[in-house]
Amino acid sequence: MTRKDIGDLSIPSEIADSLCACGGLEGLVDRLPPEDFIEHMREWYQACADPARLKILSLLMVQPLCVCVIKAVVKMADSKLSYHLTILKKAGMIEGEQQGNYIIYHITREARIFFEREEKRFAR
Amino acid sequence: MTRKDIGDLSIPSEIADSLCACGGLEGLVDRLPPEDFIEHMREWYQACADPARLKILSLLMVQPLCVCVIKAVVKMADSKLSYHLTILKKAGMIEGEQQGNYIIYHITREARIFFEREEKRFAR
DNA sequence: TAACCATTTCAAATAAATATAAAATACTAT
DNA sequence: ATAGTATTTTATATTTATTTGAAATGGTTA
Repeated sequence: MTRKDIGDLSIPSEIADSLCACGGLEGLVDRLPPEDFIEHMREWYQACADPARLKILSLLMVQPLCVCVIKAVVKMADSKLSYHLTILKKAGMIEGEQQGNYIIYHITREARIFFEREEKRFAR
Repeated sequence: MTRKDIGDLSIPSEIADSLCACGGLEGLVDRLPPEDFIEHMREWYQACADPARLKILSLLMVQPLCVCVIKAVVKMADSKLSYHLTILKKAGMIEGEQQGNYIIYHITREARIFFEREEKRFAR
């Protein structure tokens, strides 16, 4: 029989051995990122997890744009676009500045760095 | 009045000028990533956009683990865990191999590279 | 001030993701 | 075969995210 017990848990010895080497179950638990860390990541990826928002971001990678131009390109209702812009803003991926009647959005430094890498990664 | 018209669209001249420099509205449209590309990204980020899945991934960054060990650490019902594992598998972030009674999951190379970068990025 | 344009907000409807519990599958050992 | 353990699948309920259209806001121009 090829298993070991850790607490009341039976697991394959292959796993058990290396588990012990890194502190057992408790070692693993300790490695879990803290909740606020996890929540921060979750919000970021969630913001990326929508086709409309990915399109908006890819446009803002080119240059800052006002809402009406984004709208002309992605072709969606004002309120829908605004909803997605809000999500990207809350996630810290874009920022908007009012200029007269218009609001001009630009991608944040953090998001630009992220997507420069990601565009390469997915370009295969 | 500080705006230019592109088609039937009125936009701030600051935007309009640089827009023309990159091919106008059509230039922007052309830069939009193709749909399958977008869908691929969406699925990846969606897989990351859940606290349970982020925890599972962070455990698998340490070492390959069987389902029962993951379950012992993240403390969730079998079927729920299995649901999340399936999503990660479909997104190409983990793979599982049956070993006797157990299935041992490991993170894929692609996901490992991604999260090594991401852990650093969020660690601030 | 009034009229106007760009954008956002709100509430309600719809759609998608996740949770839950029961039943099914896959493998092992007896 | 039978029984046992680990894991997945399925159907349904619940929660969360997105869409929609109408109304509100902020700024501009007449």
